[in-house]
Amino acid sequence: MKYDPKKIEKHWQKEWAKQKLYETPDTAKGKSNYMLLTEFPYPSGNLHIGHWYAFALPDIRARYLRMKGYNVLYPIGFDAFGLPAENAAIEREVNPRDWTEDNIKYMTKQLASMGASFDWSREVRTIDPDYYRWTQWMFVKMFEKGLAYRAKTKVNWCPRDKTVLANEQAGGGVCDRCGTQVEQREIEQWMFKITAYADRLIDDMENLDWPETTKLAQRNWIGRSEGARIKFKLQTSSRKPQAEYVEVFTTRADTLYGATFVVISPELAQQWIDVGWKADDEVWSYITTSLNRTELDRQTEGKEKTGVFTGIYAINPINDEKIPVWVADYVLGHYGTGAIMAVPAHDERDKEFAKKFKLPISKAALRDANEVIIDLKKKDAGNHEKIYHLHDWILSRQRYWGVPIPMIRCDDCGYVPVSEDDLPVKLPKLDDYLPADDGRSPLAKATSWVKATCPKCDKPAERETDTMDTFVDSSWYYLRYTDPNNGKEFAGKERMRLWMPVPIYVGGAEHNTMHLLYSRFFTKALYDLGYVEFDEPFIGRRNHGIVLGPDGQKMSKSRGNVVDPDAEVERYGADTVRMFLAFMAPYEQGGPWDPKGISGASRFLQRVWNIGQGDFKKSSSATKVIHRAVKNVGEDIMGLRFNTAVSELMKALNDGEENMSRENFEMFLKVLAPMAPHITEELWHQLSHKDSIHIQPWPEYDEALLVEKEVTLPVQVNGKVRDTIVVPADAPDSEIQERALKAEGVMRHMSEKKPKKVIIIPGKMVSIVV
RNA sequence: GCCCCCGUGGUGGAAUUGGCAGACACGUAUGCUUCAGGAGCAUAUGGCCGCAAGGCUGUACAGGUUCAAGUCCUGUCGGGGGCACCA
Repeated sequence: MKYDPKKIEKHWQKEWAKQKLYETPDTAKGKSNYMLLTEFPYPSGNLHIGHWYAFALPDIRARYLRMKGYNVLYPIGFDAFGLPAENAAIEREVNPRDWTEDNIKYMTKQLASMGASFDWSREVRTIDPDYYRWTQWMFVKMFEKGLAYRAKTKVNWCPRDKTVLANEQAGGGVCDRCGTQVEQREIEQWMFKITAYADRLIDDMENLDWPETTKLAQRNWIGRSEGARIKFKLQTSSRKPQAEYVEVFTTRADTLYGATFVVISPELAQQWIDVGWKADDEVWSYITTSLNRTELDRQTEGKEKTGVFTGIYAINPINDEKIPVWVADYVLGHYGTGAIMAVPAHDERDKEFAKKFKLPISKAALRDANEVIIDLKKKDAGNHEKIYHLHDWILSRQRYWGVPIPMIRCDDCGYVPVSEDDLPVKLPKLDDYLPADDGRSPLAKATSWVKATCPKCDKPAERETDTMDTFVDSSWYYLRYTDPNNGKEFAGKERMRLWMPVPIYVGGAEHNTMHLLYSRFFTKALYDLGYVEFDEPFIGRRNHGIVLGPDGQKMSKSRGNVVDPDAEVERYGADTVRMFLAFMAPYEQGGPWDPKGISGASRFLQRVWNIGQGDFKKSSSATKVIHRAVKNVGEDIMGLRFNTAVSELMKALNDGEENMSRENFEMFLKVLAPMAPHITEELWHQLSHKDSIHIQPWPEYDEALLVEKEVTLPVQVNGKVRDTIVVPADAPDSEIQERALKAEGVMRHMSEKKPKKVIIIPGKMVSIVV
């Protein structure tokens, strides 16, 4: 028979589906339960080679674990709400729902072509009302606990997508969906109080098996600083604000003696004006212009500092020195107290400012920070404090394609949550779902939907028309996988006990700060509310790399370097594509797709097929190399070292091909099965087996076979290898030394000299110093 | 500016964590095979010297520690990433 991947792959995919081979029972079966999680795709419309990298490779590990006796859940779903879908739909003039659902259908078909062992019976879609009912329910629970609240804030507004963006989604001042420069707007928004969890989000990472880079990214993002809050008394003057003190935050309380002036942010100055400060015209105009500038302006307009003296003086509590108070926009309103003590001797920015405005730069006499804080405490002028870069999570979006926020606004009662029985608040079907420029969600146009009665007082009221950020949807989907059809709870506790927390979560490094942080926050909030029994969702995390185009650049249509997985499957078969993706680079690194390189994987599988078609040998000389493969391939798969796992298989084939017994070959097939599930299943059945190779136990290797009876030891003379000797593995040092000194290459280089020292590292090498 | 990671053949990458650098593969060369090949097989393949045996050299660069360094330490250069007027 000829190897025809197209035929056998389709055949087995159908057969596995028919047998429900990968449907995972919710029982404690086998060694233990194990959910291998990968980020669920967004239904963009076409399976990308990146999807293969993200799903087909972890599938190798899922299959391996199953063969090792674990009850493995490898779930899949679609993160189907969101701006990209909506934008694409608008572009094509179709309804986002139709566009999304069509894409899901198509991608589901494509996903099947990978031969991945997903349990499709647990598919989760965030756009399904049975799913987002619980997204809404969680919002309500968090609202009730004060973890979701409404506040007016300066927000990132994308003028193109016409919606608010979280800080995380407006990195560098551009919308991460469409690349447009964001503007600052003051809007009342729904927020999640993620800052209340800042300390736990940092401290609880300690015991997680996550990449250090990810932990670091989260730590940086949360940005905890420990320091002191210090009160400077404002000196009496006719124009002083109502405030008696200005409070500053510093991480350098030890430099307090060197403070030569205080700088407040324009935002704080504004507040002072609000409480009756009569600033003069120059100050007034500085504040107004600064506040009208966007955050982006303030940050990108070079390092040239601007500012103006307020006319007010403050008293340094440590030495009663009288120092001037300035306003300057290099001090940020939203960080710390919105005011700083300037120590030009120790801070570059303060020095720059002092130089420009000819303020004194005294040499600071340093004192122990703790002592300073103790002193301040005595005077009631300051204490120890921690602050964070992290902001609360703005979750409202003025867009159509998302989960409606389940709140009702009543003129008398304010915002009241929709009662639990009335969930889900279904997203109404709208013909006109285009975003509006007035900052109101398209849902505002669904007038009959908007009308509601207040759950508290029964008076006519209005629904909230904003929808939720998609990151809310994806912050708890892993919980739903454990119990996807539960109509009474988001997931039953028993079910979660079986599968949670997730032992390993594989995904892209781009989620280091957002998705992973949000999911941890959700889990912790649910834990505090008593709905889950663990406060970290993902014990292990691994990032995978990115497959680049053959030119080494990120794949993109405009560059024309996109590798189409369907075309590769058509030409080589899914098994070959899987093998090559596994082989081409370390998984956590990724790299360029080499169109020629894939032929290596193709040749390998062809050779495997050929052995299956021939006669087996009686010889057992391949046994040793196969056993070595069993050991090494298993270990490599566990460590996600797929590239070296493939090379182990290739080595085993190279060494054992000529002398393969039937027994050896079957063992080899089992070890290859997780990577190339179709060809191995076909060959397995050609060997007259009736059940699937994928439910066979992973072979045991014989440790004794792997121990070499003889070892080849390199012998160094003065640090250079001059010869090798072959000795029994258990030879005593004396024998090794004797043999080493007699080796031809060694004698030649010792030229009659006596050895000064002979170092023998058992099983490794011999080193002779002359 | 601060923090983190990485520099190994023509290419992707191995290297049991301090113990024979270049496994495995791509590519290339030569030969065989085939009507043909974007096919298959065999051999070779870091560089330099040599017919060969063998020798020298070699993991960005310069030092250092060690019997032994791709691996550890110091400095330099180059590349990538994160945070960024964050007090």
